[in-house]
Amino acid sequence: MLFAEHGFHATGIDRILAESGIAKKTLYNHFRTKEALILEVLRQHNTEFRDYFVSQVEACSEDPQQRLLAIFDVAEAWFSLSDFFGCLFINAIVEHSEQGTAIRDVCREYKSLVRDYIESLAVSADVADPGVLADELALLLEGAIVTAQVSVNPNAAKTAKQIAATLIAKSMKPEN
Amino acid sequence: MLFAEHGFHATGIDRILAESGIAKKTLYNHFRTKEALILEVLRQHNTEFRDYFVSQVEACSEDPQQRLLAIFDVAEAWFSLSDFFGCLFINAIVEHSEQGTAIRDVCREYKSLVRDYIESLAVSADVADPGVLADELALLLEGAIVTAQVSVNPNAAKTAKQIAATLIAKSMKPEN
DNA sequence: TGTAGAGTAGACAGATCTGTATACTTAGTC
DNA sequence: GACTAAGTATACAGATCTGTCTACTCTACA
Repeated sequence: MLFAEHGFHATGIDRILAESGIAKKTLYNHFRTKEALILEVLRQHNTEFRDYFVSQVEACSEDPQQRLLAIFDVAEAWFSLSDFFGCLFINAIVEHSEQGTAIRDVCREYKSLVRDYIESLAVSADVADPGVLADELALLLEGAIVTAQVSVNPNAAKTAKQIAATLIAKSMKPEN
Repeated sequence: MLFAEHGFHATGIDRILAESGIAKKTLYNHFRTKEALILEVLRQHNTEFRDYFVSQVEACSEDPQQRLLAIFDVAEAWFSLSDFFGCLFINAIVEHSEQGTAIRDVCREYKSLVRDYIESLAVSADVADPGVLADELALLLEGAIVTAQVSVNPNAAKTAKQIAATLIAKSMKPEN
């Protein structure tokens, strides 16, 4: 994806047209502006990437606790892709810092849905405080993504997984 | 800073000139290209921001272990600034994804020096494995920065600090 | 077969961006 | 006081960007 690889501002309409083989008129028939196109790309990516990520996690294990850890295995595989350029939503936020725009809203919605998914796993795993653990693991995931992006090293996922294991163990309800 | 607030590509030379009151000729006498200017800004920020951050941390406590935690208090204060736009180096990496550029090198150097500072604190705190703890806390810090940037909520620092406390306690050398 | 709808190809307008060149001004030094 | 170095102001070249417009083509269907 051009926006992921080169950034939003650095990717011109003409390049998108050349790469996709679509005529300019056609593109502007579907999207009023470049920003509308970006917004639609993010909306699509919001559902598609979460679907992909969740299905990968679920494929790893049936056990909710194991699934919480599997998040970081899936992340490691993602970081190892040759076309890994960080999280598209983080990148979009970085390039669109103005508050209250539709683009930022989509990004925040995505992050919120990811956190909620983690919380749902935490609930299934019957941990003491699923909300807190979800905040913690979501933050770990962000940290792993950025660390992998900056250092070009998928090992960040392993570090995050190790921390996650500690936090999960700590948050298991004490046996009665 | 214009680059932090609006991004690197979105900030034109003319705007920099208008804001700084400097003539275009003068700027291009000092910097061959816009990219050279960006590079110098990042180099300056590399030392200045670390100096600021470290001095804030050291001011919090004399105790190395407390200083490890203070990192996240300082981060929280940083996130709360009205002109907080995330980490300039993360933002620069996002906008300059091409490998092997000087800009990326400065960003990676900064991140590496931050990690090394954390490791030096960990060594002073006499933890079992300072290198591992440094990787962990550095990752937590990245996660907190990005979470605060996306959600516009400084609470991410508190979450990270809580995790850090757990990790530090866990990594203290067992008493003989 | 003829027509409508949607696509392609690409010229074009107008703005904006980087970087250069020209002409003038200011400050410091011999 | 004259010369030099460096700054200001600004016009300009040339590229590039978004978005519009025109003219042509293809395809589906009545």
